[in-house]
Amino acid sequence: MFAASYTGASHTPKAVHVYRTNCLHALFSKQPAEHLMAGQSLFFEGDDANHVFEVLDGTLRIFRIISDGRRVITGFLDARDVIGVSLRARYLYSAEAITPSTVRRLPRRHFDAAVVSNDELRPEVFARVSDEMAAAQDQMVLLSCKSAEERLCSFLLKYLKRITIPGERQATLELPMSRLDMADYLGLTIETVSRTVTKLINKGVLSIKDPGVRHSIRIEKPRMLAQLAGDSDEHADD
Amino acid sequence: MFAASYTGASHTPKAVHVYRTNCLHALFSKQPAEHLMAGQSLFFEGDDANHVFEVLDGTLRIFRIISDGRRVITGFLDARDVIGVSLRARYLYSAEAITPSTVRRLPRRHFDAAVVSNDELRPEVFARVSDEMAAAQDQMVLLSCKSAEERLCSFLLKYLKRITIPGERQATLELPMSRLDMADYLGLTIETVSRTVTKLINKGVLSIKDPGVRHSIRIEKPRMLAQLAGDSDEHADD
DNA sequence: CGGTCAATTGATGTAGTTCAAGGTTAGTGG
DNA sequence: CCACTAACCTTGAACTACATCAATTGACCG
Repeated sequence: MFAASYTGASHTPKAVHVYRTNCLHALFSKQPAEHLMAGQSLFFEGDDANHVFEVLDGTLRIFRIISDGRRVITGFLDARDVIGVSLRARYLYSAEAITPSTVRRLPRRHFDAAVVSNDELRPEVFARVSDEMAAAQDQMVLLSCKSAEERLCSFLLKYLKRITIPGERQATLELPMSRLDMADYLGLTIETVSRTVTKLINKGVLSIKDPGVRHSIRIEKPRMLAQLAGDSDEHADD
Repeated sequence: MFAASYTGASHTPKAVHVYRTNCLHALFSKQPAEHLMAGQSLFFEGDDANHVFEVLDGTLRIFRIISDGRRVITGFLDARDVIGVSLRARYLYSAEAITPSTVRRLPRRHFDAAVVSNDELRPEVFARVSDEMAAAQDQMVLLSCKSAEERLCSFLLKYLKRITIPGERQATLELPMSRLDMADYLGLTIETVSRTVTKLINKGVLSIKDPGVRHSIRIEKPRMLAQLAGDSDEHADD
């Protein structure tokens, strides 16, 4: 599961293409699609949490601005993610489109009513909330004690795991977010992210084919990436 | 709400002393009390998550051990907290008593069955999960970009908010955990925690009456503590 | 062609880590 | 009662990973 997609990360491959009338996706299917331009806001931290959203297309970032003006990105959201399953009266963060995006909006009371009345929906919602918690845990571990290289590798590795085809020995990641987004998500500066990327290129772990398209990163050595991520044996013995 | 008590943090004062037959607390009340010695484990990361626990007394820590052997404490749990509401098949962390503690244990399937069948219970469980998420968010912000002093002050401030009587101008915190626990929770070293505590004492924010009892910290200047915590205006404008 | 924005690269600074050395308290056993 | 040990905490000195500040490059675009 992908920690970066912190709100709603249940990417159970089986569930994705199964047509169930009572799944979470179906709940949104009647709602009209809304389009967001890159950089456009969906809602702000502190707003009344009146809606739950499903992402159909594109990538959004969710973040908080702290007192000194710095931004902390707590997650990225992609197609099929749902924003707001574990919310309270007010949004805990702002949400903004990184790329042009499409979402569907559901009034919170409809969502809650559906969850109460629908016995098939509830386990799915519960699973998503659990995924969120697991992702938050992972992110806390990352921020607590990982080095810049480990953070970046963990990040790339999780993105890689989403798109990877088992047989492939390498793959190309199309990262929609900027270096600044990555920095704000990983608790680093833009300069450190940039330096760490070039260091990994020099090690032969990554490559950027066209230096003009820096959002396109090819993973040359996935195994080495996983080692450098440093979460190989989480259940390490003492 | 107290971010440190990361799993189950709904300390709504009103709810605490209301006797409801269908509340979460009542669900555990039939179970026998189990006693844990200081340092004793309740379960380990990776174990099958067969039980949900309610803490009756004492303080526990929940943590993960990462590959290089370091420990990340993701939360502290006190009386009335519940461990495992947002869990999946396996525990995401280990749980261990800091002080001698008392807990009640409920089989996971009983808990799940009760949540499904009981319409009064579900909102309470949901509220607790939401509190967990909010606490996790706060912790991510803390770990992302706060300084050692801000981290320690945030930590003390949240503990203070739990026990404070509105009129009081200062209060004494009885911290059950060691400096090492605090360090592993705040993403710092024990030395930095120690140095930061003495720095705050020199500033007159804190005092330790009896140097022998270092777990007992008196807050001399709560307002200054709040300022130093640095999360005064979270909704700061741009 | 200048202007802007994102990313890179270099030089310097620093907060917090690491390593090392006491100090204090409590428990144990003579 | 006094060693003796083991945790736990504190303090100091040196180091380092990352931040900060500053300059440069490259892509895009009117």
